[in-house]
Amino acid sequence: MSKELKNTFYGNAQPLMIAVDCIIFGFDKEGLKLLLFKRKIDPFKDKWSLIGSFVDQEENISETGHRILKEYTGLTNVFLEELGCYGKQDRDPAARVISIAHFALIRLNEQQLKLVESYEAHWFGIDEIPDLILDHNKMIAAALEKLRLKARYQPIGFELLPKKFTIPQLKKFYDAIYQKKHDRRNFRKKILDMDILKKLTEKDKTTSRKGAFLYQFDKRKYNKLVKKGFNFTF
Amino acid sequence: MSKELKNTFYGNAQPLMIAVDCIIFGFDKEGLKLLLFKRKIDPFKDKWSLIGSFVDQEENISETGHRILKEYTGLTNVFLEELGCYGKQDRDPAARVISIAHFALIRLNEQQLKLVESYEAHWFGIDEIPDLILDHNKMIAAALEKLRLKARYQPIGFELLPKKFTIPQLKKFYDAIYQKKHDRRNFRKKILDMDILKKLTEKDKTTSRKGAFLYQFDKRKYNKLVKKGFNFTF
DNA sequence: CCAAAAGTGTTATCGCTACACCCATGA
DNA sequence: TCATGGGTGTAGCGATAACACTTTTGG
Repeated sequence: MSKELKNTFYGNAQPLMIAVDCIIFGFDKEGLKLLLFKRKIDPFKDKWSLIGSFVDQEENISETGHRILKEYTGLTNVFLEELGCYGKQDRDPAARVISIAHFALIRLNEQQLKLVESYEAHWFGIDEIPDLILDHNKMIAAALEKLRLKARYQPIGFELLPKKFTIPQLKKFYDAIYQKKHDRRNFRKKILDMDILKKLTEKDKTTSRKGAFLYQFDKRKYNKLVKKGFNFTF
Repeated sequence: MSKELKNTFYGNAQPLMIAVDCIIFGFDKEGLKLLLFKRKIDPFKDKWSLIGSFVDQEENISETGHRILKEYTGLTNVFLEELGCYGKQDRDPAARVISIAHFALIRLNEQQLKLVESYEAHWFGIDEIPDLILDHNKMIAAALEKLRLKARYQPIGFELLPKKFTIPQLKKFYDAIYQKKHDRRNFRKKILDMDILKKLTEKDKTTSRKGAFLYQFDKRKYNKLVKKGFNFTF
């Protein structure tokens, strides 16, 4: 259908600006982290902020999210999910902008940590998030809430942990999400009973003398489990 | 801040049309239902569709939803929640329109059922939804999924059932949501054990000779339970 | 008096929680 | 040899699921 014809149908509608803001979670030995940026434009120039971009005419919403992630982290194929729409009329004093917040989960490594500095960005621990512009703190609170909820019925550790990880590492992740120390034995049993982990012969010796066995998710078994339906209740 | 000043900040952004579409659930003796409308404008005039509206410049997103509900059902203070953003570039052949889908839960009564006819609308049983325009069938599938999820940790029966209802009615609601017949005894026990229902002395005799006792939600006790956190696992 | 829905209790099983000791290793 | 984190098993409790008979009353 031609652009000219298109425009005839909804002639009375008022177009609005629409943006995507990304809540980018990462995880490493120190715990759960969040990537924040020094804002480059007015208003609120140089304040801490989530990273975002306006949605282009020719772009699907999720493409906007992936474009942002590619640009600022260099990563493609990132786990990215819609969080919700932030559309209060007065949320941005500079203009009526509707933001579709998305959250992303990425694996942290040294390369990542360095790359990010070129953008005046910083990985903040989840308990040390500063005051952000607009409603960005609210978005983050909602993202954490959703992460918790999601973790109940989907092993999202997949996305945040390295490909090979130890059970104590996995436990640390859930401890961080739920802000609660889980029992080592019960945690291990429950996870292993799910039968979605493959034990490797290698050990990770970076955190103890004895070393902890590395595991991998077994995608096939995991998918079967998801279909069947299950719920974590950590 | 003046309009003129506002417009200077984000000059390069391309505004888009943004709409709210409402998935309106109702529940009565026959089961879970969905309100659909014959579309009044081209393209797809006279096809079945969700009801929606463009978001006005001066309006919060949720206000758009409530405005729609008020106009087409006469109801205010309706349970309305964001479902998600449907923003594929080509979802509407007539123009680039981004839709923020919302779902609403309303109590059905005879008055409701009549009111709606004036808009060429119809309450469809949840198993007899016709083919709808655009991505509306997808939205409905997602809404049902979310309704199920939500029902696990919130007694949403509140919103859909009449103020006074019987246990068999409540069971019917959960049967409908989960498309599964629950065991009468277990269901009753579980619900009553939650201690959020107040038994009345009246009976509803419309569905049986013996009649079933009517109950009401006890808001106070319910709120306490929500705070403490719980999960239904029907 | 009978059809049709409402109401009630028990038992077996499963999953969760709590809890304490041994193991492997590098320094 | 010892300090540190990794690894293991069990018993008790509470929640869930399976299951069948009695009650009420309008027609």
